[in-house]
Amino acid sequence: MRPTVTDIAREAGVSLATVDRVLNARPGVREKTILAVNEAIARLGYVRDLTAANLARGRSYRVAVILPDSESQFIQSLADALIEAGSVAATSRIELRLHRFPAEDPHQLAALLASLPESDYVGVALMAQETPVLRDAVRLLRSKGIPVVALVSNLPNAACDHFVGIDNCAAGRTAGVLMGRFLGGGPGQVMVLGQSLLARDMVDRRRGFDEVMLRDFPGLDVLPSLETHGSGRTLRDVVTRRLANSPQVRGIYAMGDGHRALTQLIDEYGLSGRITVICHELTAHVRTALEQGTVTAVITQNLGHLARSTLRVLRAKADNLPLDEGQEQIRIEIVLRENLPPQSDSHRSSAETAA
Amino acid sequence: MRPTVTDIAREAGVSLATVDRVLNARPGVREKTILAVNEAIARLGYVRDLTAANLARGRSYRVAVILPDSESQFIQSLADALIEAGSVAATSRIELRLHRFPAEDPHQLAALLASLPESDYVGVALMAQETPVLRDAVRLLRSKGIPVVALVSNLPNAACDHFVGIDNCAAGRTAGVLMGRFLGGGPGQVMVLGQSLLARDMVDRRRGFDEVMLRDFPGLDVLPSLETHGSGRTLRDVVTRRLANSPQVRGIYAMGDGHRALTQLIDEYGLSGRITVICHELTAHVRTALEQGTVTAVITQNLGHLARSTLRVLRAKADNLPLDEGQEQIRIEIVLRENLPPQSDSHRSSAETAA
DNA sequence: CAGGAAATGAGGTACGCACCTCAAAAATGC
DNA sequence: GCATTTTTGAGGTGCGTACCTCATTTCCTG
Repeated sequence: MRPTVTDIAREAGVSLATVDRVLNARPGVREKTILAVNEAIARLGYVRDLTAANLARGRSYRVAVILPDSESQFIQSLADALIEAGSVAATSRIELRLHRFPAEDPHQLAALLASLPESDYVGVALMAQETPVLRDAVRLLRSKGIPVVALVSNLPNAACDHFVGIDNCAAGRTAGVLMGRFLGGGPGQVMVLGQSLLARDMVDRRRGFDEVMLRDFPGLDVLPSLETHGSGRTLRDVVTRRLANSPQVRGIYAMGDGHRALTQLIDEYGLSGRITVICHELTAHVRTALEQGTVTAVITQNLGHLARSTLRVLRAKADNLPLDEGQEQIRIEIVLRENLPPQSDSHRSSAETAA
Repeated sequence: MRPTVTDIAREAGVSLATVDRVLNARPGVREKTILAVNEAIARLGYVRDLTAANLARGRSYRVAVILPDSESQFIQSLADALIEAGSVAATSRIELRLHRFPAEDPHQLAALLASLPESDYVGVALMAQETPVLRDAVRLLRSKGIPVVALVSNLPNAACDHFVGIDNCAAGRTAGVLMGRFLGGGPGQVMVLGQSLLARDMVDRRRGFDEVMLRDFPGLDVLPSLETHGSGRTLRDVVTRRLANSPQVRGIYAMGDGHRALTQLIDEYGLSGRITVICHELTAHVRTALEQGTVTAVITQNLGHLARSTLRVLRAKADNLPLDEGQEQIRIEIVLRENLPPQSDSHRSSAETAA
């Protein structure tokens, strides 16, 4: 049997109330007594039963997670992962509320943030592009004492409490090494696609990609980024034109999502398997493309981890506890056809923290 | 506030005792009443507070994890991860006991298994080579109703309840694609190293590796496996000899651990960075080699996941609950210098306990 | 050594649930 | 309708901890 507070009291020769005072850092205990209790704790190897403690505390953590209102597979999967993580975390008194906002409307987002009843929430997680309006809204929230963490996309200037996501620069570098090595260092041209050259994530990925390409694979010619604006038709147009003009294209680095139009185009041109395609985020569609050989490699992040980390971080921030930075680091995963994880039929990628 | 059993009782118009009977599937409740209670549960969206339930039950899951008594970094890290996961899981009344056995003595292992007090343990996780003696010991344990899961190394013929680890064949295939693509498909020779050609893991990895190399990269000449028997000196000898005889070696696939001798040798020969080296398991030493460019890529598994999955699976088996197979799948991770996760200085088991 | 402050003890309640007992009510068989 | 069985209710106890109150003891200071 694990020792309990009662055992400590007996072992230390003090009363339960004193043990409680020491354990919960309540005032009114002599230094000497504190020491005696701590020694007893150490001797018995006592570890506080957190479940009982939280039960007694009756504390609950209501957390808001705010995602853009996009139908993209990535966002959907992320939402699923969050809901799943939330339902698991419910056993640890965490309650997750998912909100959406129109992807292109920073003002509505700001309004949403402002409308959150401050007393109800112990923290907010937010996936959004950084804008001045958003920065102010975040500042306001934080001034009310509500921690804010950035999700997937960092908000470097909004002074968030934490960023949950991958280092996009490193992700770009990873894509670069893979592209460079898969193409044997050259010669050839590499096409780069991104939704918008303004989005921070795209910029970071591009920077990382270029860094590696320039340094390690000078034989490869990396073409200027093409903007797709998240539209399949635009993508079609710009890629078709580029392919016509640049016959040496042997690799494509797709920095954003919206890969459906891309893979379709590649298939039409009969380039599947003959061109090295590296993209981000292992959505259902990308998974298929990977299996069929249209996509060569995917740089991705585990959405289950992302979701759980978000909740852990918010909880820690709410309790003003330190984070284990190492643990909260989201890994940059590389997925090839050969290490494709089996399809998890439920989107229940989570439940991991439950154990 | 989350609804409680009392709320259900009120909502369903029955007493607390009846709700309890329904919730815990105790007999003596009319079908009609059960339905009414379940409807109330659905209406209120009640979810059992598992922590309170477990607290009240006073149930605890004592689990034995048995590892070979090796000082290898991999085993050490695995042990650390298990201890860490165990300390976290302590909050869900899981108690982990770590045992070691002399790596080369299956009889001692069997004796250890036989000596486990059957009433104290709800499950056993085991990392070991499969031998007839072990098979019998496992059978005995399972006949006593104690679930046994294989850890890292599968025990296909011992009829375990589960295997926690990666598909080594797929891992070999992954190594194969990377090697093939990194070498541009040839020409050249590839050296393959393994501790022992008898070990099941090595066989599987080799099979997967060969499968891909033969199919996709016929231009590369994969040499017969060299056995190191886990000894640095043996490795040194065989690799030196092979390098002398095969000047075309452009890649090395190290299927097992014991990479210290290998990287040292590569450095001595001035081959660091000029030869593609792929190995398994991201230990501290491999991490350094990766950073320095001596090792090109590492196929690894996340030991944290492995450890948590082990506990989850054992717990589920003990309660006779179904597993979420998708979740318990351990991913085959690819690590390059560019996506090397930051060093987690966390052997600080306490950090996560709080989370 | 008195007086006040600080430290400690004893005891209670609550958290949400599991599990138990015994009596009362309802349904069932004849 | 009666006896019998089944179902239900009421109530209690305990899990390990938090947090509270109030009395009592110990300590320190002048």
